[in-house]
Parts: sequence; C-alpha cells; structure tokens
Amino acid sequence: MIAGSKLRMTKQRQLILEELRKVTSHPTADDMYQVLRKKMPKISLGTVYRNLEILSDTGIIQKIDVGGTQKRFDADISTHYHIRCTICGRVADVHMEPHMELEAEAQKLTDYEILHHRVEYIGICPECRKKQS
Amino acid sequence: MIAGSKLRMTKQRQLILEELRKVTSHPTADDMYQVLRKKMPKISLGTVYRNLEILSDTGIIQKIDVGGTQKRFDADISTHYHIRCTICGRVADVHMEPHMELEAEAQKLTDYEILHHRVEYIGICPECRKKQS
DNA sequence: ATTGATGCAAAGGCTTTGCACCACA
DNA sequence: TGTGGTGCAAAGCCTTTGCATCAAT
Repeated sequence: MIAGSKLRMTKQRQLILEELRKVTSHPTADDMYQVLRKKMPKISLGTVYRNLEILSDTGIIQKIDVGGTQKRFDADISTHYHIRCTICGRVADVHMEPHMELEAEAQKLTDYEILHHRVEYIGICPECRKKQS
Repeated sequence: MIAGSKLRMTKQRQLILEELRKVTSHPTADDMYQVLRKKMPKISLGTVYRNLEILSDTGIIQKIDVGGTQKRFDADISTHYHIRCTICGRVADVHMEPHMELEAEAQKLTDYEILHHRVEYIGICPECRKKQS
C-alpha cells in the first residue's frame, strides 16, 4: 500500500486528515463522520471509512484497537499508551515513556517473533467519576 | 449479575465451560461453537454467546479483547499478557509476571482512576514464520 | 410448578464493497 | 483524459435478542 501508491489528495481526504489532527479524542469513524458532515454535508460514511483505512495503512495516521466494538483513530502516530473509561468508553493518552524493555522480557518467554507491544489502561474518567458521587 | 444470580448449570453451560478449560487457544465464540456442536449437535450459536457472556460477567471465565474483530475467551482468569500473531490472528499467553508498577506510574500522569491494565504483544507466530521463509 | 435457559430466526451495529459517476493529477 | 475517489445503497460479519418451548431446581 505504501510503495507504488498513487494517492490523490481529494477534498474529502484532506478534510478528514485535518479534522483528525485537530482532536485528541481518538474518534471512531462515525464520530468523524458526524463532525465532517457539518463542513461537507454530502460526504459519505463509506468515504470516511475508506480514507481512515487508507491513511492508517499508509502510516499517516494510526488505527487504535482498544477494547470496545469500534475502531478508533489517532493522528499521533508515535508509540504511546491509552486509557479507556470503562463506563463511557472515552479514550485518552497516557503521556508516559513506552517501556520498550517489556518486549525484550517477553521475547525470552515466547517463540513468537515480537514486533510491537501495546499497553491499555482501563479506568474511570473524571466526568464519570463525578457522576458516580 | 454476580449477586442474587440464580444460575442453572445446564448441560450446555457445563459443556461450554468444560471445553473452554481444555484449551489454551483463546477461542472466539464461533470457534467454541464449531467444537461444541460435534458433541452436542443441537446447541445453538446464540446459546454459546449467551453463556460465554454470562460466565465472563460472573468472573468464571475471562473475555479478552485483543485486536481483531472477534472477542475471545479464556478459562484462565488470572491477570496475564497475550501475544497475537499479526498474520493469522492466533493468540497465545506470555508467561511473565504482570508489571503492576505500570499502573502506579500511569496514575501519576492521568486524572482517570486506573482500575486495570492490559499488555498485548503483536508478533509473528512460529507457524507463520515458517511459512514466510 | 416455577422460571431460567434453549433453539431458532430475525434484527442490530459496525464495516466493507459494488457500481456508476465524478474530479484529481 | 485516465484512473483513483466518491456517494449511495446493498451486503457482510459478528453479536444480540424476541419468542415459544424446554428443563433444572
């Protein structure tokens, strides 16, 4: 997908990338669609899915696969950890240095070839905590 | 779900639990269904889903939410890390001690209340590695 | 007997895809 | 002007659910 690609920068693709870069909320495809259609009413959900897929295949954005049913997307392509609220599903970044030594440690114990690792925290976000009390 | 539950140990539920405890392959609901129907041809996929859900809600088994579209299940309810093959999707355990200090470290950096953490490794399993070469 | 569980099939949620038309390069 | 992209709608995949019937307690 990356090599030999003849990607065109359409207005839709450009807007999708632009809007994703504005937020840190790790939106789902449908979250994006709801925002995008305000600025481009005729954009289709299929186009949003297709572009998010292409942009993440190309490495321009990142697809994140935290628990829950929907995939989420992130314009920050650096390796970083996430935390998900078990109540509302919201996802936020955890700004800590990735523990690369986890990979070396695990590599001694598995016969898989380790390529990456992901850490996901599960917790309760401030908003949901407030509602609970 | 746990408190005040009046669960019946039906033949289906018993078999589902029994078969899940036999394997370490982290099967999907459909994987389970394919195995179960050999021993109980009339069992329905809905029953498999319902029971895996109930058993994990009750804490008797664990639902695991590694990347990919399908949920997987594990009779081992201890906290442990998983590795997923990026080619075939297979999931295996990584037998290392969980790094509980990751939670304390992250807690300093987020205003979420951290409850758990998960580590997922992504790699290539021995079988797929063999096919590549 | 009571009522939770099952089998079946239909419906639901999220995502992908076929197709004719459109618009970047 | 060639071909990748779009909008639309249909289809696909996984999972949940309504309902009549069954069976565990």
